[in-house]
Amino acid sequence: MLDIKYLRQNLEAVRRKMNERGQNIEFDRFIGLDAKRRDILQAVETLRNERNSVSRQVGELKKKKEDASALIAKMGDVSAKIKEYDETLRVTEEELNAFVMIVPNVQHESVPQGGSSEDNAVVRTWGEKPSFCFAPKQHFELGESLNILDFGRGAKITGARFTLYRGAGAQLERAITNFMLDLHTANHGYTEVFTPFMVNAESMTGTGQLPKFKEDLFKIEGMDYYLIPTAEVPVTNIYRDEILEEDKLPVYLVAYSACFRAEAGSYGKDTRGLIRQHQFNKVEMVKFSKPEASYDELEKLTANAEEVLKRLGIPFRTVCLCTADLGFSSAKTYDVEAWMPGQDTYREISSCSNFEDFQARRAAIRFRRKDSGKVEFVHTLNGSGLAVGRTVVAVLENYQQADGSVIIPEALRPYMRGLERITP
RNA sequence: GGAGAGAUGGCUGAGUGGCCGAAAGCGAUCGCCUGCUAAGCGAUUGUACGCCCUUUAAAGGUGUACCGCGGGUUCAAAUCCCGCUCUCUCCGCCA
Repeated sequence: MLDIKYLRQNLEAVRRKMNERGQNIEFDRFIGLDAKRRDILQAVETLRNERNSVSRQVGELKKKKEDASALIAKMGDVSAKIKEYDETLRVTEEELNAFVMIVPNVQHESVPQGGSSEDNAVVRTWGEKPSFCFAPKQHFELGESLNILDFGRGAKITGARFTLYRGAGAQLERAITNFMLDLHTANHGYTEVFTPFMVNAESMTGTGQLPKFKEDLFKIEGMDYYLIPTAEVPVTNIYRDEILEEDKLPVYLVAYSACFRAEAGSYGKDTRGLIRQHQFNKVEMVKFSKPEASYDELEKLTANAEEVLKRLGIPFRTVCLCTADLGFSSAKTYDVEAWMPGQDTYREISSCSNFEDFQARRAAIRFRRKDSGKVEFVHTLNGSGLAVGRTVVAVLENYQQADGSVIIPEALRPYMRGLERITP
């Protein structure tokens, strides 16, 4: 959510930024609502002031046992008027709020302009793509022939986009999760947290999933609870409605969670395999930072995600998302894309974003400056570190052998009870 | 699921209709005092949204709202009434 005052005072600049993002926002409606709100607010506050002072007089008169009925009669009208204004104010604020809640964040000046993901800027590439003396297979072929991924039974148990892991496959998923959590906690300074996988509507609104992206979420029937699409939601909301002390910042948190996404509108995309599931596992890094440090923190966060792939020996490239590809809440995002030989392409495996104060304002996450005592919004950041299922895909495809077996990267072997190779 | 108790500022905790944005204590900040430490003395110490002033900043002035959340009664609600949420205790059930 953008600051209403900022929006009012920088309307033309924001309008330009939104045009760059391909967003057509009715700012004229905003101006009208904002002006209306302030008019009503002033009127109703004047009336309240009157009521407060007259009520005080009534109290004094009654204490002196004098007659106050004239004043009381007069205030009946005033109270009725206040009630009327209050209702108009409520409706106006609701509309205004609904408006600002669906305006995306303003992108950072370093974000490239573009019309599609084609215009994302590659900022670096790492690693050497493996060469094969045979045609490399896709992960779902490998997974099925190794009997470690069972898509048919996943579909039977639940439906499309759900997968059953088995044996070394299940173990690999767990190994990757633990490897990543250990790396971020032991070497990158994060504190591990474990959160609920269901959250309420306030939490979803705080991080920006609601109200605009309701159709992407699974909702629990008969309750105001939603399945989390990412641990970003519960972890960022840890400090919702709180004021942190400056010397606590930055806060680094990392969490494993299952993630649930309805994937509405992605019919026909990545229908085979683990790439796009309704349920998947992810290790998520979340940071709460002072505003002046947040872009340095974004670089470090992205490097933390890349480090996972370096240790696994999986080639990747990092791209800076262009205006067309940038998410609703983000001011700047780097995607880390792992090389997938079976698909002969790079696929997103981590997305690292700086939300600046966009989420913090929605969720009221603030901190107090030590020297001035002033309260400010923190900047929030998060990044996958990494998507576990897609890391399984990357391991299977990059480490596949001519005989159909898959070598386990050395970094994972301690987590696989020493297993060096998955064979049929 | 049943019965009961509770929710007040950074924390503890008082407050059953007007003098309450809220006592007292703790904590914190600033100042004074003390040879140092400790103690002592004094002052300050919530958030949000308007308006005025000002360079659309800061500071200042002023108003309004907020005592779990949402309604209601009343000239007036932290206080009375209704609904909800959460916490605690006991019983039942349960991994």
